[in-house]
Amino acid sequence: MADLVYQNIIADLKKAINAESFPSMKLPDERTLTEHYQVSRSSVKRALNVMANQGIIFKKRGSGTFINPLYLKGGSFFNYNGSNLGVTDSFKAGNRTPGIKLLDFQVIKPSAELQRDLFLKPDDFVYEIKRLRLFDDEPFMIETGFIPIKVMPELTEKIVSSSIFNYLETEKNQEVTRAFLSIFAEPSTDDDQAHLKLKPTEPVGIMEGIFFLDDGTPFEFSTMRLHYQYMKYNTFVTVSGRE
Amino acid sequence: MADLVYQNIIADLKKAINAESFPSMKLPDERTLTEHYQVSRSSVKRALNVMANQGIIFKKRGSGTFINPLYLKGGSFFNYNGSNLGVTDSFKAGNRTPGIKLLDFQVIKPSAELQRDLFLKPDDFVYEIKRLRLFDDEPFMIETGFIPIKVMPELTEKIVSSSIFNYLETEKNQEVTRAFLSIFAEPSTDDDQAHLKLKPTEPVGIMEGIFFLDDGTPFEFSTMRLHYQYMKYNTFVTVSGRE
DNA sequence: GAGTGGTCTAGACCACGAG
DNA sequence: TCGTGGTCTAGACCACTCG
Repeated sequence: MADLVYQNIIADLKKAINAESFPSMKLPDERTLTEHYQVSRSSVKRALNVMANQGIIFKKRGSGTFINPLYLKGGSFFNYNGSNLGVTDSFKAGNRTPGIKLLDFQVIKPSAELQRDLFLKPDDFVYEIKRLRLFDDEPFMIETGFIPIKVMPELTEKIVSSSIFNYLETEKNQEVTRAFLSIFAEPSTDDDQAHLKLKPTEPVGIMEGIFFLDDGTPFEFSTMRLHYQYMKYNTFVTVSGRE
Repeated sequence: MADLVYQNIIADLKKAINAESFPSMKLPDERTLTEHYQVSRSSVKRALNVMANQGIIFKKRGSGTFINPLYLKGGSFFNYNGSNLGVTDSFKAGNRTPGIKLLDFQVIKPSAELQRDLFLKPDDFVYEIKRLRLFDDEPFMIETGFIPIKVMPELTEKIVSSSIFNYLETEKNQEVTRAFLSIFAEPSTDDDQAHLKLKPTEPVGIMEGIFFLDDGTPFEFSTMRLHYQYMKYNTFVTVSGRE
């Protein structure tokens, strides 16, 4: 594990919370934690802020810091572990092994819309990559991605036939760490029904967005059309305005 | 606005970014900003952290801090302003005025699942509130909410016929600031089709989750079934592990 | 090596909640 | 009034990137 002070505090507090070491559902106050861990109060606050943003605890000025009862008890529909971006990571439902079937792979001239979204110059070209994603030979998602040639000139059919994000990490030491995502639903098209084995009354869930590299370069615009039973997006939301 | 140092820095930097005062897409380094605003570096870092979490900027150790080109240019599908929780707030599409039609309002014994989710004791009862939400007399959502009697003993049909969140804020000075949300889609039921004027092939988008008060009390479990054309959930995602 | 963001400290003072 | 979390400061040292 990392050797960062605030990360260690988080790990320790999580362990204590899971061990139900705080029967009153109240954590020690920040100054006591400062004393206990022999660190500065800033580090304690940093750790607590991260945990509050993850929904593990609630802080209440004047009263103290309290454990989210649902984190401890485990809500019915909830198993939120923070966010994952890679598809291969996100949908690890069960022991099923993920597969990829390449449907289309070509170079095209991007639409004006795509040029805006990927921050392209007028004469930049992009790859179009259409892939079917499977679990144990069962298709669950049609993914269409657009990647500028200039950010990945070496892309080949071989790379595209497995996880591009993995390739980035292992071969180029770059990571996709952020994304704008838009989530919605639509009736299934004939194409959806054929690939995902859907009835005409069954819809697709759609996750669409722009993925960024560490340095902020827009890396890919992707549209994911999912069999509706496979799309479940869990999140913890905080109203804006707060840090 | 608030008189907080870091909030002022955020406001000022946003203004400067929108005015395209940084043609290189690079912000001044933190020490320069510290000097310019005559504040501590911690405050500058705090402001920049918030903006990075909102997807406005990217920070790169050893290189500098850069503006997200899409924040400036405006992506095609994107108009992300942070998160909103209240339904009346979230769906302010256009100038259409929101309406509420009460479908059902009663007190019931919660299921075991609901007891877990709202952290209830075995003999606690809950309100069940089923409402149709409209824009200019056009229904777009069926909302079923469960609120423990003990957190809102004074609930009446009158309150329930308009925004409960507004009532909380104005009358009880409490705010719903956080929620666990789960987002998915399903084929529409006969009931959905009747209320939302959907064809049998058209689906509903579903947003379901637990809403919390400031102090961490689970306040409501709500299931929102939306006309699919009205559900569009925009978000900025960061991989977990980072602060 | 110079410049940049990341982590951490030690301490001051403020704002809110409860008794 | 007192205990709690919130904001802010001033400065040290580390880790990464790039010329």
